[in-house]
Amino acid sequence: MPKEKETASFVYMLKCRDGTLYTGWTNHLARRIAAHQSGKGAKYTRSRRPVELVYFERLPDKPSGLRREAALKALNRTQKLRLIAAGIPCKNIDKSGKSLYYDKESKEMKWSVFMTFNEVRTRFAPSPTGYMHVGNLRTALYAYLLAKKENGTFILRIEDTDQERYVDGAVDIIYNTLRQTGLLWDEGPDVGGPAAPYIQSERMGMYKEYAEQLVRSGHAYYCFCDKERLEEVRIIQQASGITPRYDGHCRNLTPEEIQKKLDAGLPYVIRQKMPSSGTTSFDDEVYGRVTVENETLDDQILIKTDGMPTYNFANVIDDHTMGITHVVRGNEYLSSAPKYNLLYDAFGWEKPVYIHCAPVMKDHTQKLSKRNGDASFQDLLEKGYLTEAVINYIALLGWSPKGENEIFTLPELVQEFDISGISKSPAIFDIVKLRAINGEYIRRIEPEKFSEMALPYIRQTCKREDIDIPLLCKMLQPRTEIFTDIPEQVDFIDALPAYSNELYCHKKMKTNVENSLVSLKAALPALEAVETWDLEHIHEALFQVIEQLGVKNGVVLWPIRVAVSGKQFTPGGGIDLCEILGKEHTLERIRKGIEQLS
RNA sequence: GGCCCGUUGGUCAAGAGGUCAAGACACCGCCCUUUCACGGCGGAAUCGCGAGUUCGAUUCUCGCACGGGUCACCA
Repeated sequence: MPKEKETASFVYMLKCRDGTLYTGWTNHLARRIAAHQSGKGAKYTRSRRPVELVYFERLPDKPSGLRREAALKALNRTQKLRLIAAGIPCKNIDKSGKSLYYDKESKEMKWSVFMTFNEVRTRFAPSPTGYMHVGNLRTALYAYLLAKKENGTFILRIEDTDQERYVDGAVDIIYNTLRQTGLLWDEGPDVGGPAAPYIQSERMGMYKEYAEQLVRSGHAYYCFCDKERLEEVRIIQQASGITPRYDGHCRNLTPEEIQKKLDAGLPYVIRQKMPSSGTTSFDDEVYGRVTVENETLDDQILIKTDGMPTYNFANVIDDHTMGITHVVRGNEYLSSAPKYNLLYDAFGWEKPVYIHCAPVMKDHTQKLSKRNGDASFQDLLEKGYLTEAVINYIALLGWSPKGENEIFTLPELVQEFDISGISKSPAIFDIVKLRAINGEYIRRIEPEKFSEMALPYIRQTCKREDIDIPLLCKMLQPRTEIFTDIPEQVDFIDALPAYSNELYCHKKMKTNVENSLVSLKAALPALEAVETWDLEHIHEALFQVIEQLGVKNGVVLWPIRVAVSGKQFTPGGGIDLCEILGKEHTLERIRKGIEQLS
């Protein structure tokens, strides 16, 4: 077969004089090697003149467009470890194990994503649907933490092949959310990287060749069944209570039949050929060993009639070509993971480590979702939650730290994170706990910073300019769980709300309408006499009143709080409120209280 | 329906054959405080059900129940 000679190809690795390694691919091995050995290869400087052929392998298939795979094969982990162990310094391999290769198209050296020694590469691969929901963000977070914990690489890939679901501006939401939360990606559509492009729609050309490689190796086949036939088959199966799946009609077509149909221009898909017996198992980091019967696996479509890959196929190819070592995703993929693994095996690729996460739930039976109108990350921020608090909380949803502390900043999470802490069962999103954590974060903010952040919320209901904002904030800070609580807390400052005399009656303070009136009447002149209106002097004046009347503190101070604020719960005690309001307003409100009680 | 997965208090959860079954939020009580909050102290859970293995099971096995996922030329 003369044709085969032309298409046969080889990968090789050469050790150069200076100890560096050069990896290449060729279909004219003899010629290339001769060039290398004579040192006349144009690409080589003298010091890099190859001195030894370290590795070479003949590939069964034409690797056109598969340069990276060919090279990957040459540079598999074992091989590289062996070389590194032998102390060969590799100029074209960086510390993390990525190597330089010559890209024929751009005619320049590029960094590959060759399997690395121990680098962890994770990815977050969202669809731009315009909504970053909490479960998604958690997946991104876990992928990020896992990579960063191991000093690895976190990659962002946009899976935008579903034109129907595409939403304008959705990619920006993804960028913004990740940036805002600090989940910064090392490789991605905007920053580029060795496995570019990182937008799935821009990678469309590469999938079909991979599928055809599988056809040649017997792991996939052409299927010419049209949708009508498939529909009929499905109906019959359903009617007879059989699990609907492809019936294998085209599975065993002869090469002649296939060629004939191809020549006739019949539309076709490429399906994965599943083993008909046996089982497939894999070890999930969260769920442990998962085993499925191969006969329950459908011969899924890899390449659609339009030549485009299905998600399932594109995903495997992308993950592999991007060198992903750890796949973090929702457990809805748990049952399709064996199919993915069969693909990895068919290609002879190293399988990634899987981390399947249970979903984040709204309640016991429903997932958190856009459809249910549940809060997205953006919604939570609008409701006044801090991004750090949200990140902290969602990290805790389905993951538990080793120690007893639960409050972690992102860098601390990186330290603390461990796959073994991820739980198998779904977690219900608890807004009450988020509030509590948010409060915790608010209390930790520097007072100046808190004032700055709280001011817009204060101003929603409190417009008075003569208010001592730092003082008010000092009272507000320990009482604020989320910023949106603030407007209601301070709305009494501008205008005294109408209140009922019931408020004066406090069991524990032993106050009632009668003694409140007495207290206010006694307090009024005392306060009028205060020259310097600050906490100390007001305190002094009021405690003199208390002494004169011979009552407990609360009997005087509680009525003052009520008169001055008209509220049951306030951001401070009576004296604090007087100070905040200022002398004039305080006296006016106390007079009003006396009037109302009389 | 087939297959896969899950099930510890109201919620998140630790626990990996022998524990008084951690901790956090929420809840209740007390202390502190002029209220609320903050802070401090304390209270309440026999681990879905039924068998089995074992001297002993929340932990292992098997059934059952309940819940979820998945079975597309969607991603």
